[in-house]
Amino acid sequence: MAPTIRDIARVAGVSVATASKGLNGKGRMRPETRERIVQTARDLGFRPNRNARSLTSGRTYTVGLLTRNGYGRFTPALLGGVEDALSADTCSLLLCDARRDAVRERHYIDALTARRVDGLIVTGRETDPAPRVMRDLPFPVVYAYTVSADPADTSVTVDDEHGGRLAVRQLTRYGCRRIAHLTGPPSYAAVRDRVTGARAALADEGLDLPDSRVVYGPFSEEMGFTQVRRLLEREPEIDGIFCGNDQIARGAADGLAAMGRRVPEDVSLVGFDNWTLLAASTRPALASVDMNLYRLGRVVGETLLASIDGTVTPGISRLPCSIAVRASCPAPTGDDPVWTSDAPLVPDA
Amino acid sequence: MAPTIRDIARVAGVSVATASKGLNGKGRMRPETRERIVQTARDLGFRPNRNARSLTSGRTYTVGLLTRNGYGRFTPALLGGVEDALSADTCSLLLCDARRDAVRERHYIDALTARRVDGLIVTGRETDPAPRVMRDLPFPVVYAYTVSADPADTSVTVDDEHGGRLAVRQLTRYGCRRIAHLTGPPSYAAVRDRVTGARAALADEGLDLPDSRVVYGPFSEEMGFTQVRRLLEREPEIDGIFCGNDQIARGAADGLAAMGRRVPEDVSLVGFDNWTLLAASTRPALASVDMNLYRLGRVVGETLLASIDGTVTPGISRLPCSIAVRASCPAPTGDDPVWTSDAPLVPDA
DNA sequence: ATGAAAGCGCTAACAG
DNA sequence: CTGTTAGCGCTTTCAT
Repeated sequence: MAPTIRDIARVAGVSVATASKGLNGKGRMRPETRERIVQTARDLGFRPNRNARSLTSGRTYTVGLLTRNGYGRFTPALLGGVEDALSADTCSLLLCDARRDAVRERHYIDALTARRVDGLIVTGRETDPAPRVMRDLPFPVVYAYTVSADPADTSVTVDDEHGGRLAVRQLTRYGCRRIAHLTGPPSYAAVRDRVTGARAALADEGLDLPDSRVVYGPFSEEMGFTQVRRLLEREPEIDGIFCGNDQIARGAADGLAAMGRRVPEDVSLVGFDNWTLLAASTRPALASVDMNLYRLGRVVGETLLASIDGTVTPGISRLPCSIAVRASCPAPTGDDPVWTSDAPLVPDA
Repeated sequence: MAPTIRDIARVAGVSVATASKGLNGKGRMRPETRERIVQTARDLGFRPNRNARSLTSGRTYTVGLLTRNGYGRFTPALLGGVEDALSADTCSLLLCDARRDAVRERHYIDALTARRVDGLIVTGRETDPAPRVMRDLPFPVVYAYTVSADPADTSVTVDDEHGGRLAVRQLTRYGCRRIAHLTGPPSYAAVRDRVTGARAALADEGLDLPDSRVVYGPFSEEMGFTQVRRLLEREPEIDGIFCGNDQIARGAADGLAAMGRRVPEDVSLVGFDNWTLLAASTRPALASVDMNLYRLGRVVGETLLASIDGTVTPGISRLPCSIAVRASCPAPTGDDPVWTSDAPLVPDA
């Protein structure tokens, strides 16, 4: 049986109240008394029961992380950031995966409520506005990556438009003038936002992205491989392709190689996600936009802590991307730093 | 303020004791009384405080999941299985990432102890015996994927030897007789075990795997790409390659294509990990050994629950692998089921 | 069938 | 400086 504060008090020869104060550095007492208490606790291997403590304090120093549709490739980085932010306040993370099931989600919300979590982070694979998790929850909620359809909620996500801009800027900086875009299904907000960003960056240069040069399809290598060929047969003058994710980019790179086109000399390539495992192994290695998910996680954690302290910031905030420059679209001078942006980096999964 | 059981009692016009019994379906009382209590609780949106409850019950229905070196590609599937197993007992998961830091690990262990978790799962990226997390913890511990160096502990991991056997059996079944092995650093127990399994399966067929046909290197595409060429230049008669993971296999597939060798007609290929995103996108798609991590997670969860109930099973248990058959080494008849083994499947990250 | 009382481990207000 | 007392939300004897 684990020792309780009563055991400490008894062994140290003080009252429970004094033991409590002694252990928490509160109140005033003779240094030797405090020392004796602390020493006794150490001797007995005393670990104060946080659940008992939270009964009086009202705070559990626990936050829930509810993922709506499984742990994806994005989860680890995000999780790392969240954990680091929360550890500043020694909060622990309670994990739940709703698996696209409203009943299960409801069940988890109840469980987290019963555990009296101090706050909740809701995450999902898409940036599209999603139904709010529940109204009138007894703790603050922050949406991460996914955003709540209710503008009164707090959401932190990626600025996909900025990401699209960065990708195109890298291509034009290298000298591309006739740029195309191979990307995922337009049903995704992220896909549409990246297109918007790409067009904006091209407009800055007096260029454009006609519909004929935007190809939507599944987010897969297969798509990149087959569509790059069709695209170049149709418009052979294309000299740069912005791909909606690294899988498409990889497929495109392989497709171009199969067609005998050189990357980046004939056609330059920029991907999205900076999924190192894939991007760095592509021949040539893929330049790719990075969503800085670790930093997103940190910001989400900090935002939640602020909300718990009463400082709520409703609305959607969108964090900028950065770009990892690699051989598929190198920096023009050849000696630019690989990373633009000072966002903290963490290795891939 | 969230309603307490006292509020329920007052509104329902009963004592707290009766309210408690009524809500928990315990004791005997008039059905109408119970109904009134339950209804009141519903009306007030009452959520019993589990922390308070665990004060008396001694159980928190919470288990810790400590990962020693970050969330990797293997984490999501494992996590899913653990969560499913634990949900049978409505346990929640408290997440901690020690990041290869002993101090941080110690810190998390303390935090979990203070939270009075019912049990702990320790996981890591390697199957090599690792130092036990701490002695005399006040709750049971199960090691998942990683195994404890102390045989008195409970560890559940993958049977890499079996995986190696499966891979080779698939190659020989397709007709390969001169088999090579491109794999990761021999410092990994998993790498050595797979070699052992491969040799055993070959011996069954009266074949062997001379040292000259085993190439160790980093677990990367680059390694597969370059080493497959060197290997075939040295031993052109090789007709099947077992690769230590899917990245190596993918590199090898690309390398073979670059050399003008057909897969699987000239050289067949089997990978390891069955990382669908990579394996299914390779041209041709990669046959690959699957470690059934979701199932590993389930077994780990069930084992922990059993330990919490007092049924401990010390030692290392190794779960068999299965194999996903794809075009790089198809089934001989062409119409075999893609999956051997009835292990539950979950989609990739 | 119901309720009063004690107690889980800890903190805090107030006395002494 | 230290101890007594009350109470956090809930469960559990044990009376009534």
